[in-house]
Amino acid sequence: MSHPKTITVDEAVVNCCSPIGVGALSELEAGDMAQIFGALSDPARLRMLSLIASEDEVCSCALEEPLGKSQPTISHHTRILAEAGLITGEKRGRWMWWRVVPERLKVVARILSE
Amino acid sequence: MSHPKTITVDEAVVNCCSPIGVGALSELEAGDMAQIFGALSDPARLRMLSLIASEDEVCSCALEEPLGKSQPTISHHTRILAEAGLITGEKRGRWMWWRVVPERLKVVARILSE
DNA sequence: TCATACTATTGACAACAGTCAATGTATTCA
DNA sequence: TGAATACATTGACTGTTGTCAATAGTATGA
Repeated sequence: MSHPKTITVDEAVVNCCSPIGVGALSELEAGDMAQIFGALSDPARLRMLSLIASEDEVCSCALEEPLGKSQPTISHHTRILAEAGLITGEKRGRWMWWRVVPERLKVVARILSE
Repeated sequence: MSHPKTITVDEAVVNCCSPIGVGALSELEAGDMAQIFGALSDPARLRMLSLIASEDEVCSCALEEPLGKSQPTISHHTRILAEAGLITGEKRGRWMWWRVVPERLKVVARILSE
């Protein structure tokens, strides 16, 4: 989960989500948060995320076998994690390389730890 | 989200869930985590949780109106949050009183912040 | 005991999500 | 240019989920 390269993180990725224990959530904010947690609510995606987080960078092609899912399914899941801002991908040559966005994980952790 | 009363928390609630960035998750662990995140993946439940977390204790009857959902739907959602270990309920008289389980929220936060 | 009030359960339905085979797109290399 | 490779998209199918009306359960108070 270390991060040698400096990558720019979209502001919206970090400027998000007030903690849960301080006043009622707006419907809008609740919807945004629900999208993030929804991305984390599938076992395959959680294992995928943990695989990516354990390396510095992981190729899509390296996920198929350990997860035991078809290529389209892998593609589907990476997309959902990416749309939630939890991972980010870069295409280099034929390969798609994924890495986690630690800032985003911290945002989510902060939601819950007050 | 403060907690005047001492409540005993089931061990399994706290002894759970290794961080995401350290080695691949087992299928079993991924399933457990997915259940928790699944409970957090609905806007109504997130607003519900934030309402409960903002008070010390909240009656089921006090959730219907702010969430704009029917009584059976409220009951459905409290059950899912409770099964995920995120809230705990106590029946007193005719009323069901809910409070958050801060230890559980911290567990989830720890999954992501390592 | 009867009526009232709060919650849980059941059943039904529409919307959504996970999965894969088939196909399309883009990149590399001969 | 053509073949091979990695990934994305589409379409179809199945299973799950959010929702509520209707009903059942349980506690209170007259």
